[in-house]
Amino acid sequence: MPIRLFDSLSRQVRELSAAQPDGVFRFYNCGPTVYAPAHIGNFRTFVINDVLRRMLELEMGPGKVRHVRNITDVDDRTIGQSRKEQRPLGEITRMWTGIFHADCDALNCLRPTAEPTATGYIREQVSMIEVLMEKGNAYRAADGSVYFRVGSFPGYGALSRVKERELKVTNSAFDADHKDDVGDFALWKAHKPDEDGDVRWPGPAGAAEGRPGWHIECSAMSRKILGDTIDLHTGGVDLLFPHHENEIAQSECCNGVTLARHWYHTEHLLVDGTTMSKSKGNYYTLGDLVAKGHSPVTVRYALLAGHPRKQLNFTLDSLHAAESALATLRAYRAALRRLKPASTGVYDKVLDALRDDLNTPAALGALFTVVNRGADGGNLADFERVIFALGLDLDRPAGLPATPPEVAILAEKRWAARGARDFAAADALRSELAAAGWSMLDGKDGYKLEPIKK
RNA sequence: GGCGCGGUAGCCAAGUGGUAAGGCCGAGGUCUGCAAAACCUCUAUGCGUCGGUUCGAUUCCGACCCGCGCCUCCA
Repeated sequence: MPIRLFDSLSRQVRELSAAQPDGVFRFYNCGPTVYAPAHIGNFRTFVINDVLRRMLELEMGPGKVRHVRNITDVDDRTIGQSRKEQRPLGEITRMWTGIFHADCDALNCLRPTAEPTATGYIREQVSMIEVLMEKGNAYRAADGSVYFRVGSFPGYGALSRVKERELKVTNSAFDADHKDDVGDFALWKAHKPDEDGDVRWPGPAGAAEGRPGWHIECSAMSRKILGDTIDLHTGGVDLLFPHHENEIAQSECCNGVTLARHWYHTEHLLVDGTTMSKSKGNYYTLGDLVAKGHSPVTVRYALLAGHPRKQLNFTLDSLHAAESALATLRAYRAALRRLKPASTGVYDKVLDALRDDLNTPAALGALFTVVNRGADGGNLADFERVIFALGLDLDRPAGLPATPPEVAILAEKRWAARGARDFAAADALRSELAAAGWSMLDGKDGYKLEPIKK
């Protein structure tokens, strides 16, 4: 059964396939801008794309998937952050790239096969802009910037249906720039000393020194690493317009062929029913959630609990649900390990759900339907395969914070009291531990301490 | 204003023209000094409202109500 996925351009669910004779699937996923920690909404997209990557590998073989995810390391926000902190741009972006990687690893996302940076591909971007200028799709503005002339590309708007909408244009952006038409967008931005500091590169022939516009990096890197036509291009819904629309325009005008055979966009994560924003106090990073005592696997599970093409309302409560569900899966696996494998194919519906437009909630539902039948009908190898596809690392320690010494002392005292069958003292100590925010789980040969979740 | 998405049990969330997966919570039970864990059982005559099509609609069509997102550098 092939993998079927909704295609944002044709607006229907279509089979995924590799077009090139080498059978390699070429997959480009728009990555993060590295100027601050990514938030869990960003990670919804990366986690979903990771499940997709895993499914593709299971289906086509690990060597048959080329997965590119870029790092945007030069744009208004990265430069802004660098100036705010009075530190070199590269230092800022390197730091946040490192943190992004750590978060991805914690969430058990496989590393992409290539992770190009915008600053690493300036030459490719410049030469692409030069081609567009030669072909008449781009023009130099008065200040030395280069803009893409949207009117020169008849296909503009096919992805986002931008032609059918009336742009609610304030004209502020238009007035501030030097472009011929409001719809035109920057390919190259002339250097502005008061805003850009020392961030600048030699521009395309005939243009000023400066830096690339946002959209061109993906076009250039995708082309350089994967070729003129790729099999799949993905990102969050917010990238549909203008980012992906503009990428199509640039790439197709430059290369003369279709940019991507398939487009896929994940919907937004909402928190407490609305968009995340720092002012609303509902803005979470992975680190925020870990600090509240939740493990990254739990977060990953919660991010998989909703259909990727539907807005998912994330709440702290959903993490508690996820944690309980994961505990059941861990117990089930432990039971499977003690049993002889039974029939194979019992989890097929889980993978089928994932093949069917990446329906992660249906997959989880199908998983638990099997789990609820009991471990003695299960098959460990098959179960592990399904867990791999979902990327749920059931072994990963919960990342518990270190036990404070005073808590450890209380626990030791209680364990001793319990051993001496002084249950009154043991219960009193349990209360003290609870007051300190810790719960003590008695086992046969020892105990475990866990912070009580906030 | 334009474009798009959604409203399913206390919460989260799949799904189908033929009578509602699953998770959490809750209740009961087994086990256990207590607690927890684990395991077992139970929990929507109902799928925003009103019409229509149909033998039959939560699922198709229409209207309406409500919520959310995007509309130029936000995954």
